Amino acid sequence: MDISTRETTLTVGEAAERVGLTTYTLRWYEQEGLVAPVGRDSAGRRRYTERDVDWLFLLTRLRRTGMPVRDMRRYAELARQGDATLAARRALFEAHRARVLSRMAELEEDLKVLNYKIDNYRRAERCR
Amino acid sequence: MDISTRETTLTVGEAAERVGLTTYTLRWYEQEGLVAPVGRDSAGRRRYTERDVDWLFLLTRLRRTGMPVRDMRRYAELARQGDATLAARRALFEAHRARVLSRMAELEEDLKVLNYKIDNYRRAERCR
DNA sequence: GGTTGACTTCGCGTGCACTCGAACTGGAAG
DNA sequence: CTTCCAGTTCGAGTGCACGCGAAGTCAACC
Repeated sequence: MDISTRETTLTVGEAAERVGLTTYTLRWYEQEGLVAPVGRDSAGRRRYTERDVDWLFLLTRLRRTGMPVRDMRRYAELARQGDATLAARRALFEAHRARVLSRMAELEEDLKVLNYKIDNYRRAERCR
Repeated sequence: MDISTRETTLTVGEAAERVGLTTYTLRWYEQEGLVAPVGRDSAGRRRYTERDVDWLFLLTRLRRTGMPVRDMRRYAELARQGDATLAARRALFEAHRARVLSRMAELEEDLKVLNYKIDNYRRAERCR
């Protein structure tokens, strides 16, 4: 934006590698409104700032914890509306955290089943 | 099988409710080879034994921990081959357990990001 | 100044795991 | 006997999250 705040910007390819997504996905995220329109250079190519990359990184964490793209879009819309939506965004994160926590509890339970089965197989293998 | 071991069997609907899947899914699992062909009554309707239900329950745990249906099928095939595949089945479970554990570690990390963001929102809300 | 390679948009294709509609059947209740 | 419900098979449809091919553009390097 400002010439004084000019930072090192990344191309789609570079940004993709940094955040562990493909260039396809990065463009698609933008198209889907998960990412505000990314700045372009004189040739119309995307230039990702550090802030853009940070945002993308956050998105990958939300995605990885199972947040649907639909909800990520909702979150992005809130974020674009500025400070007035801070509480709403916090609520969104808290609700999501609750889901993640119960997902983790589920996994702990499932892990017990796996361990139980493995033990059983061990025993059964010995008794042949 | 044997008249003496006749147990209470369940219909698809009942079995579906017991394991938390739909009747559609139960039939589809059978068709996909995740479940050995289920016994039928005189009218050709499926009758699920306790063993069938136990197996389905295990499948739901595998599924919930992120095992692809493809791998579940592979596991089912091994199970149908009897005791000769005990070691292979254990190996399959151990590999899967490793994936689940790293998934859980991932979630722990992601949870930290969520907590961090929530804290930040709290602070930002106070400073308005 | 030509070649290379990474970018652009557009829209269709893919993989996974179900999900459902259609047409039919059979057993149980009133 | 009729009504009704839960079951049957078959194949087609859905939702999600991308993935990719085509056709074109542009900057950089030899």
